[in-house]
Amino acid sequence: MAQLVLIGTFSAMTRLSVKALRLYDELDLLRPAKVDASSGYRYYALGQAGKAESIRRLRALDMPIEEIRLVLAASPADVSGLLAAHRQRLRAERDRHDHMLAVITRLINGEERLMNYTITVENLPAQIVASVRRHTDLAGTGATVAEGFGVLVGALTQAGRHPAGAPFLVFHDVIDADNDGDIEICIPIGAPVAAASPVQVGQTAEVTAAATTHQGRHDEIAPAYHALTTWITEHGHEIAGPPRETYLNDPAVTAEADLLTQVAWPIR
Amino acid sequence: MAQLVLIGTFSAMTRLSVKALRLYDELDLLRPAKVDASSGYRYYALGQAGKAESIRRLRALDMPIEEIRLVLAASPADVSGLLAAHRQRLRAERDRHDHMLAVITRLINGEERLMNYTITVENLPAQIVASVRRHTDLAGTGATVAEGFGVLVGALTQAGRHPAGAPFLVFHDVIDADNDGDIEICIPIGAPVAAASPVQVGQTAEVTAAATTHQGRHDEIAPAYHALTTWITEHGHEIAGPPRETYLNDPAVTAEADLLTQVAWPIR
DNA sequence: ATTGACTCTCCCCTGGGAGGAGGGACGACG
DNA sequence: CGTCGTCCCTCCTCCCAGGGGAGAGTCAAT
Repeated sequence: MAQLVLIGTFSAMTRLSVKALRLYDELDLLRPAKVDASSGYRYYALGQAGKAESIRRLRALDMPIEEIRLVLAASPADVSGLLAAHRQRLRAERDRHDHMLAVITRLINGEERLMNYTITVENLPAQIVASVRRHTDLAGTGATVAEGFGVLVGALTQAGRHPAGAPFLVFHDVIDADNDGDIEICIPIGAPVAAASPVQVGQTAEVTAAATTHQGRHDEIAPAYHALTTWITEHGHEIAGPPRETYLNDPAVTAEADLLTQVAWPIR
Repeated sequence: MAQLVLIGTFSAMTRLSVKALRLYDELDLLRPAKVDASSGYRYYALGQAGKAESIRRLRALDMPIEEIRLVLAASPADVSGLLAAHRQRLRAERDRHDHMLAVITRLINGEERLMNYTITVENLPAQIVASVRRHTDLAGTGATVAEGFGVLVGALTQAGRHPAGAPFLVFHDVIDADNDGDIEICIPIGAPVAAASPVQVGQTAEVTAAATTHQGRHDEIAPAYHALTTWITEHGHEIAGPPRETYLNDPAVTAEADLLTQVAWPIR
């Protein structure tokens, strides 16, 4: 008959903790060869060490216990399929860590900032702009803006003119999940040209504004607005007009994480 | 006064779940600007969105809440140190996943096996061997074997002879954590040479043995022995002598995971 | 008989929430 | 003023693979 050993000895042999062995017993993953009915002592057969070793190695690969159960019960041909499925998860986890490492390294190097909406008071000069005005809801903003810029760029091209500064949006209404409203899509031009509907040409007034720059995806810009409104009320200013967003780099050629958007809110 | 919003609105703004926001309140990581005393409703100020955003981004980097608390309280100069410490952990996790991926890939490719101690009956031929005998305990086995091989190789070199087969150990006693005992370190040689104490020269008898091959680090070899003894008793054989381990490749030039050790136990 | 080393079961704890039960609060509508 | 739907509250359990420890029983040696 195969030799029987107590749980402590079996634990030393297999390098599975006593706690783990008791858990595997309870979960029916590795039952002792014999359990004394009166004392409850678990007795393991030496021949079970091989299975225990397999369990230990699969756990070292972070394989869940339920899957280890399948692997141990599967035919050798099916095992590699199960292992391949687990490998997919391990790959996903490693890739996730690679991505997190890239992000945290950018944070450490100061290429990306964590929270600092540094708020400055800017003097926005008068500008001559070509613009179109659109009505949109929050979800449609991206498409609307893209369409509007297309119209503007087409008109400027036809007029043989080039932008004289970074394009910007003016938010005439508050647009959020519940409210739609008007936005004005603007491109500065150096000198006036004739308006050609729907493109309008006008001159913005010189204004003083509280401004901050948001780095990253545009749909994460909300905190920048909240920082601005908080700053404005805390510093005793008053809002003097609709806010504008200026696109400091080109979304078409810039990685999402590197996008820079200045948010400026006219104050008094 | 800053505008106040309910938890659901703040959740939508910050993309932190309501559950998470309530947890952060309880943990004193992000308290609402105001809590209604009678209803218990949480009211958040819009200006808190920036801090919430920071928390969300740090959690996306798997940073523990307690460390996020430190980061938010730290001066900008100290933040990068905290981030660097976390980066170290992320690196360690990624490296661990890389290692697990390497192991599971070897398993899938069949370069390493999970459990299969295939047990065969081998006929071990008579061999002329040079050997030294040593007494050791379990912990000292590695050093003792290395020393013994050194002595043997030195003697063979001096005699102008080369090994005629893979070196092996004979375990004359059971050596485990509680018992020390005798081992014999052997190198086959093609033809007899004069013994020169402590090196002995002799001829092993031809024997039939149950054998299996263990792949991997030597300190994980225990299951191979257990598999052998189980097989021997289950197949009605009897042990007919001390077991031997034959080193099928050279530990000096082989990666630990690729080491091959044949364990053979004479049977009747 | 006593000691000391094991072993048993049972319970609580981990981290960061998710899911849900049961009940109060709020605003819009009729 | 009642009602409905939606939101919010607290409190409970669950996840995963065990770790830590309390209190009591068991085994072998002295």
